[in-house]
Amino acid sequence: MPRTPEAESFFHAVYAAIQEIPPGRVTSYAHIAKLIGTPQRPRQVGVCLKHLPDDPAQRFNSQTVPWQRVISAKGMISPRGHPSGAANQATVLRAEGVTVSTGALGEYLVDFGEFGWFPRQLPSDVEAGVELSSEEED
DNA sequence: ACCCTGACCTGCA
DNA sequence: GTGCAGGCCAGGG
Repeated sequence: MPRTPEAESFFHAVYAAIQEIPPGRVTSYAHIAKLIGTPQRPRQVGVCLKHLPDDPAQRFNSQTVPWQRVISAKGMISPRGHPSGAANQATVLRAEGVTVSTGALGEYLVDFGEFGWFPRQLPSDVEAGVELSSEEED
């Protein structure tokens, strides 16, 4: 539970953005951060997910926010110090059609090329000179 | 291609 | 009031 109004609105924005990720797709912490206009704090996105309540009475909870669709920019499911958590996340993702492969060390990996959700070209990407791939253009 | 590092900002002890 | 640690990322060896 956020204690300051700023933190509260930040949490709200993060959860709302995550709710826009379509089923069967995944994106990164950094992308969520960019979407809500704070590209310099992907770590805080992780903090929000860590504090996502299970209580159904809360507006945002683990039932209404698809927390499983947020992974690291490397395409890896964050162990977050608790390996079984990643395993659980992999199971939930597979249940909605995402192919999750396992690395040699038991890491869980998702191919962004196939399941990544990057809906629009962000201002920061334009500034950095990033171009849309030809197959993404309408 | 890999590992290591600095930076980022908050939450918690 | 301070310090440390964290569900990360991008860049440099």
